[in-house]
Amino acid sequence: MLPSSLFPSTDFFQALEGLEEPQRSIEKARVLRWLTETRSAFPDAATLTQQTTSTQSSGYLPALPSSASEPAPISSVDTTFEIAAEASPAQPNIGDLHRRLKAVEAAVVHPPAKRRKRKTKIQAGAESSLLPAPSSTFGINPARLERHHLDETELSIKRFLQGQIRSQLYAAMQYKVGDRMPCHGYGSKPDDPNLLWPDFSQNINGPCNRLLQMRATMMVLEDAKNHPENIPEEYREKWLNSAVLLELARISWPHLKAVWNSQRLEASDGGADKRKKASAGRRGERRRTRAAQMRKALKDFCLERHLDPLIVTPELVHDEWVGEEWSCDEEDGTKSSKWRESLYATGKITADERDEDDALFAVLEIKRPEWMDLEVCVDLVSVYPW
DNA sequence: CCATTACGACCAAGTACCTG
DNA sequence: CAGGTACTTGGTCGTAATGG
Repeated sequence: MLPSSLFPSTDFFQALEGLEEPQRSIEKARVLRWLTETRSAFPDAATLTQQTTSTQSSGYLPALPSSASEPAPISSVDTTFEIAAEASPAQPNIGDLHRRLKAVEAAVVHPPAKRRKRKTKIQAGAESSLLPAPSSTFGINPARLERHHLDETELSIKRFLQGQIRSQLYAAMQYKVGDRMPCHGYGSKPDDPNLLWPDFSQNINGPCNRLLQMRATMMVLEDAKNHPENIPEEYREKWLNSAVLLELARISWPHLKAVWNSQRLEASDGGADKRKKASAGRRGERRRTRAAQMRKALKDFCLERHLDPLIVTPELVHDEWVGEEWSCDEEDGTKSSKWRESLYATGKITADERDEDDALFAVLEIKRPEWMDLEVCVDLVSVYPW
């Protein structure tokens, strides 16, 4: 099995090995062209080996400013993204290309260090409260950092790039939200060399899957070259490189697979599971909405009575305490005439509604624990009259 | 150790409904 | 009917648990 985060181009060439011709040649040509045109993400071999032996991270290779590393033997090697963008579309420098390919080979010889062990929740929490801006994240692929290690700007950069990667993954397999998720071995793939399909029978590291991730990475880098203004200049070096983007592609991967899995499940169980989840989702959202409304109302309540809403609100309102609104029809997927009869008896619905045969109708029954009974609440209010 | 799964939370876009 | 609000839904992410 492949290690999780080899240097991306290494991954790419390994992925290529698993391919049939002519796809292999086509993709190889594509990446070679990319190597000659994109200079952002390929440190030279010296930096590479130095990094792989010293860093404890996931194989991410930060594009060090050339001033910070060794005096760059050849300045073009370490060029940053912006320089690449303004570089003249000169002929590809063969020597340069050769050197970068050597870096790729070096990465095979010196695979990156193992990933750091994940912290427990408690450790993470303690750390984040004690260390506001840990400088120790240097050298770690920013795509792998947890949220509290990123500031607002970087979070939005990550969101943006994640979206870009996602669209490129979708584009490469010609998938749209709502479509059937393609997969090798299911249906016949059109004979289009630009079309890449995932193979969910393999894991995230399967050759086709790697290839897809690499394609998305390249396309985003390509796009960034044409639209550098999308990322603030001071963040480009850190975020716009193949290691980060490939990691983002890997982060999106489980979702693709989830779409695939749920589509298959839906086909096999007739959508029962989907309905059940949808129902739970609706109840949850209803509950959150109710709770949010209560909080909103409490704000005014507190203002009128000179109470601190920051203290009072969390004490009085909790999503879990709101109770649930159920509709018998929608929650179990079957229409219950008994339930309708009882609703009719209480005057909640008309006789027509009771006998209505169409799918769902929107009468909800509020379920809540006994202590939430209105009379209990009224008593409480009389005991604690604010 | 790492990949995968499961699940809750959040968000944004879409839709339904209400009101002036 | 426009504009606003409530509600639904789908997509994504973070992370704990699970499994190989």
